[in-house]
Amino acid sequence: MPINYKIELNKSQYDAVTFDEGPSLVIAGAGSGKTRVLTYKIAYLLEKGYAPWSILALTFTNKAAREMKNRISNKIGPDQTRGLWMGTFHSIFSRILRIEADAIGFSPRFTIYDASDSKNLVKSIVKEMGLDEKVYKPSAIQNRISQAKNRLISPDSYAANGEIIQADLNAKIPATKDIYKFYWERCKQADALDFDDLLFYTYLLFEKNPDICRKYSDMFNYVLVDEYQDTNYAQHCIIWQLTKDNQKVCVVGDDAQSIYSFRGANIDNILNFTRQYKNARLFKLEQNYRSTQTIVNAANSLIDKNSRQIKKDVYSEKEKGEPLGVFNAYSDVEEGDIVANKIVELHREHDYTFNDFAILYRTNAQSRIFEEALRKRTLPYCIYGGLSFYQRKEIKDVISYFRLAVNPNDEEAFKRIVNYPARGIGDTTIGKIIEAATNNHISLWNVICNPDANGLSINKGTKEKLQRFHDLMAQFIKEAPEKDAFEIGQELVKQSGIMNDIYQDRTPESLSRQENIEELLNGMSDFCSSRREEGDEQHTKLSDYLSEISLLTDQDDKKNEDGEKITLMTIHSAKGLEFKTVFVVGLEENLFPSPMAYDSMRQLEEERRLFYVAITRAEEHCFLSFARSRYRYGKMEFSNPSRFLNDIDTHFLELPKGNSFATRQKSDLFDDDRDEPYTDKRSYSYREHLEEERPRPMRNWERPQKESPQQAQPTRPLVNRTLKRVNSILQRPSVNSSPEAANIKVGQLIEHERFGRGEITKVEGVGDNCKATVQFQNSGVKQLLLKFARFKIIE
DNA sequence: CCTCTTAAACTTTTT
DNA sequence: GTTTAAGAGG
Repeated sequence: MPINYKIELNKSQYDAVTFDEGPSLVIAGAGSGKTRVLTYKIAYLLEKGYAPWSILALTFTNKAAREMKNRISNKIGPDQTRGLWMGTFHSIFSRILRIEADAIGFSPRFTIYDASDSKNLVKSIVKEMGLDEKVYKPSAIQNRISQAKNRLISPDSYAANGEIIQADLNAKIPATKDIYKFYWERCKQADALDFDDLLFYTYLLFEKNPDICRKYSDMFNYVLVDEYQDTNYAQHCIIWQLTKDNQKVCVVGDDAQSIYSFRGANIDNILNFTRQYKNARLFKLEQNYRSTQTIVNAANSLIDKNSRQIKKDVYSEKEKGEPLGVFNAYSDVEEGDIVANKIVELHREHDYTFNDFAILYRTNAQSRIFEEALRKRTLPYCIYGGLSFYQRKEIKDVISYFRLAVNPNDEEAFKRIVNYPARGIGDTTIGKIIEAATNNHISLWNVICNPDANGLSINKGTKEKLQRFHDLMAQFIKEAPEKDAFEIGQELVKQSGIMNDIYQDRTPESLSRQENIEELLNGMSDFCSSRREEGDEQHTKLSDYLSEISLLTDQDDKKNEDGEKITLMTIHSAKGLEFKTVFVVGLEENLFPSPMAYDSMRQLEEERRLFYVAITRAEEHCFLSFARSRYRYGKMEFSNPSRFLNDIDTHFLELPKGNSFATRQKSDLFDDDRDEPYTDKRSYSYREHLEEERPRPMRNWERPQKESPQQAQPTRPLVNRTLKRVNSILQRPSVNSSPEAANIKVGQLIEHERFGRGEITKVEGVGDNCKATVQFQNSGVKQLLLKFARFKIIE
């Protein structure tokens, strides 16, 4: 069924979607259907005859890419979307870099260093150079390097840039340029790229190889960029490299939601887009379909206080709605209680599920208080952010083995596992290996391949231990390209001694580590069978697995764990999401805005935009809260309400009880608690509020669950948590096809092991190549190779 | 070279 | 309050 764009889109959305004459900039106000425009535009281009592989769509998160792909599949069928280049900048570019690895002097199996790998490398370089870690703080240095890379400044141009050198001199860190140079060389030696390199090297690849650049700019007939306000200079330049000739580019974003400058994002990219692309058409989406008028107006009145922005007039035609509630809490704990009680109240009075609630904060550290408040009331919740599955110690250890097996030159992986589990190879030995490696310009692995030739002076016992480690890894390095990822993974966990190490004791921590490792292996097994089902038998190797997971983040993990849960996350991670009711908490000076932003207007405006993003996540209710005191670093501190509260027009606020609207100026509404004992009044009325809750009969989700308090159990969205299939990692799950596969027919309902229920919409091919297209209830449309698919026919 | 105990540093936000 | 670094003792 063809899409009727005229009916399904409003006027400005329609114009933006159907314009494909040249470059275009879509300024999409909050909730104005930005994703909708992108989705329809891609569908439109496909229907118009663009080949899927000629469209490049860049998003900010993997999740956004996945969702968009699903939506397009659902609209025009999975055949049309197969081959679309859709993903994050980092994942798309790493794909290109692996293909073109030769041209940049890396192998196609290069490692991607995550933030902690980079930091560790900086740290060891600082140490080796004999610099003081207190002065050359690894995270600060890494940040400088990262900023340089985002601005396409190589180590040489860094050293040659007078301004930068002067700045480093003033900051008393003149050796930064040398650290950067060493860092660069060490990454190259290790066959590793960090996050910023994925962009920088892509730029260099295109810049130094016009033929390769041409290959891609010719292939991509249309480039679309989501969240353009959050792109940095490097990303901007790469887009330009790809589109300067054919000018087929559409960028979508909202300057009012630019919140990533700390990561190098440059708001000028979007502000100056029409200057860079001379004939760019500008489309503005101004109707907000998400929030009530009051919420939209409140947000507008706030963002109005910023000076640099593209003029736009966001409006809502939904109901007027209630004013934004403001809560003044005595302490951080009371803030938690107030929010939790309000959730109970709203949940009772409205037809809301717990999924309709979100608590948004500035820093991850604030989550704790709310966790406790919710747990006390046995309300179900889910915290996003913080440590992701792949960042856990035991998982990083196992993954380091995988990394070394795929890329033996990987320095960070090497250092991490050479002595884990303990093999008697200590810091002294590692230091010597690094020294030998640096002297000979080879990797750590190459040193231990041939210790004598590389002047490694160690005693016999240590040498033997190194040899044993070498032999163990050499075997896996050899097998990695041959066997599939799950097979190798299992073997590695066993033979490395990790399993012995972890399965020895029965402490709860060690038990949880066991579970995590089993989960990782389950995930690998899933990965392999899922690739097979999709008919991609070749790409089930360890290297494929690693490149798939190395760019996953917590945000991308399977979110829809069963059950309704209140969402707790930072405002940054809430970008792009929406909830019926939103609590923006911790609106205090020295917290939000962050004290780090105090020294410049620019940064304060970014904090204000962050607040804007928070408010505009709300559809029906929005509450703002602050606490008069809170614990920080274990010490109690007093705080004042955030200046941002004064930036919202009071018409749209419902101020805390005890304040008199008429007699007080807005500016001191939040700012005065000396002359009036109204804090007492407030805490009294709060107690009253609790009192009236008690006699009411409890609902089932409130009832204390003695035996299984699962409901209130903190759950983090873990990847691949779906399966209980493999109880022991020793047992390989069978990948046999279901016997029923032969009789499959269009219209049948099936239940798939991973994707759940779905209906067969198409069957094609014969025998081993027989493929079915299935419309799943929750997982979208998938094409499955019946030979491998695991499912049951229901009817 | 390993491990246990104690001290300090720490918090923005994340691909 | 939590996590990570450094130091002492085995």
